[in-house]
Amino acid sequence: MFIELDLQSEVPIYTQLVEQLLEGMANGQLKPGDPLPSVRSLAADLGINLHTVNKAYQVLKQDGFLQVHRKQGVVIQTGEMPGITTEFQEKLARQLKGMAAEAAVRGMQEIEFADMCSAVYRQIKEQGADR
Amino acid sequence: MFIELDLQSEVPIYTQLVEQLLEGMANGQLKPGDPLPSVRSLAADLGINLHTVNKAYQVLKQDGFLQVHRKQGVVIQTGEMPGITTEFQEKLARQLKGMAAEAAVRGMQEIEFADMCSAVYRQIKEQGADR
Amino acid sequence: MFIELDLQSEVPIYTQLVEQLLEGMANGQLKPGDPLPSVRSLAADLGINLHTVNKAYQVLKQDGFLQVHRKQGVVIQTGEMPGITTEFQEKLARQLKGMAAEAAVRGMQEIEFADMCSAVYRQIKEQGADR
Amino acid sequence: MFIELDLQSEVPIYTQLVEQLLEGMANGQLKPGDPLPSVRSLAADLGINLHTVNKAYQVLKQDGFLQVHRKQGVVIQTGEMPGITTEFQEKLARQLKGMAAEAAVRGMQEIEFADMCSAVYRQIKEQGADR
DNA sequence: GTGGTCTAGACCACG
DNA sequence: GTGGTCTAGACCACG
Repeated sequence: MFIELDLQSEVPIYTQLVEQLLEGMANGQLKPGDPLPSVRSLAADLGINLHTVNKAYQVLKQDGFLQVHRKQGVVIQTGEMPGITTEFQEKLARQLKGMAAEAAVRGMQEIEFADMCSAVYRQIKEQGADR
Repeated sequence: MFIELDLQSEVPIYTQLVEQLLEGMANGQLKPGDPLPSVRSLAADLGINLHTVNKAYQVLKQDGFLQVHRKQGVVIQTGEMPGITTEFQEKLARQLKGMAAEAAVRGMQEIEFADMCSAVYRQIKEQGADR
Repeated sequence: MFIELDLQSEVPIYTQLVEQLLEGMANGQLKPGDPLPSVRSLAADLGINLHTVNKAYQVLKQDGFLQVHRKQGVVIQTGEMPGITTEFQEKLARQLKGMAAEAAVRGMQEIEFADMCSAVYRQIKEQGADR
Repeated sequence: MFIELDLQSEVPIYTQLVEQLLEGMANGQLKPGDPLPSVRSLAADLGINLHTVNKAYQVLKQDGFLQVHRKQGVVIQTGEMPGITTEFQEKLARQLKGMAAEAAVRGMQEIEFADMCSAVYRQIKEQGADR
């Protein structure tokens, strides 16, 4: 699985990592039980700080996407994956709001906005189809 | 126009302000040429520092949503509003990506995701319909 | 003589006025002894504050481009026009510096920069030729 | 690299900083990828507030001359430097206009004006030649 | 340690 | 009165 970080981005590196791991889970490259590299090795591979990788793992573990096995190390959640909680929907709505507002002001119609959202979703799902 | 800030939020105050002003423009409560309160008075109203208001205004000015008129102070852009630039589309796609990925992993289907995006968009537009 | 002000510009209105009056003198639309409108009437014409017009006139008078006659009001300098003083050259060099630096960083060659300067100069002179 | 500020000047300190950093880039003292001092250390060195330094950096970042790297701090743009955009040409023409007008009124000929522009440009470039 | 954000307070040019 | 600039000081997320 490719992980690409933009060190110039204003998005924190650990957030970029979280998002890309979620994308991997979304498109099937990462399946329940799949092991993730150790904090140390991933940090070395990506050329970033240990703490940064650790923080990303912690965030994902906190939300229930990862679990830490004594022996196998960090693996993708084998039990029940987190579902569409109210909390998540609220977070989603909150984040979408700002984007929808700017889109609307810029003249993007509702259907265009929805299409773009669909397209982005589909793209993520399909990234893994050919691998 | 109501502006509601969450001072405890991890979202910077000036960003919240930017978003709410954009919502106002999206739903018609703020129209081209409409004057905005001075940084001082808005800051006083909201109970925040004038620099924070100023930063929000600067961001919106920078992107072309506001203009600073030497006689009328800060007003909503009277000329051409910023359109759907490539730059904007890229920013939108980038931001949607992380959200779409988490939504997918949590089991939200493409259509549900798109519907949610539509709903948020519509809600913003309709907020202003009855005023 | 046309005077066009940009109230959205970050350049102070009085400065814009000063510059346009200087352009008028440069291209011959305003000749030594020519009367300028009274502060009051010019302010009314341009829809700006009395103080603003007054400040522009003061600046030009201060530098010797205008003189104030008891009877005829404000007129273009009939005596010796200010020349190329060391002070002026220093001001010019100081202002050119920032522009030349940015031009150079953006890849504009010396000759292109000089050509652009020439072109602007010529354009000012020629504006008045056909009137 | 020497940075000299005139705290008495009517030119804002952050503008002076911007111009001198651009000069450094123009004459080769600052090359792509070169790190800049942190806002704190430069502010301390120059005896000014860190916000003032920050503003200068923000302006240069906004225009694409600097980038903020999450690991290496602020560095000179490593990608493509901003080119001679229409926007820049317009800004340049606008600023030159006022200076050319006054120069013309003071009796400076077109060629003298262009020579002066050339000289200033050359001087900036050559400042770095011997280092 | 670094940039980003926020506050409080001040002065000034402009109009 | 208004925005622009500047200072001093503080906290925080990030790495």
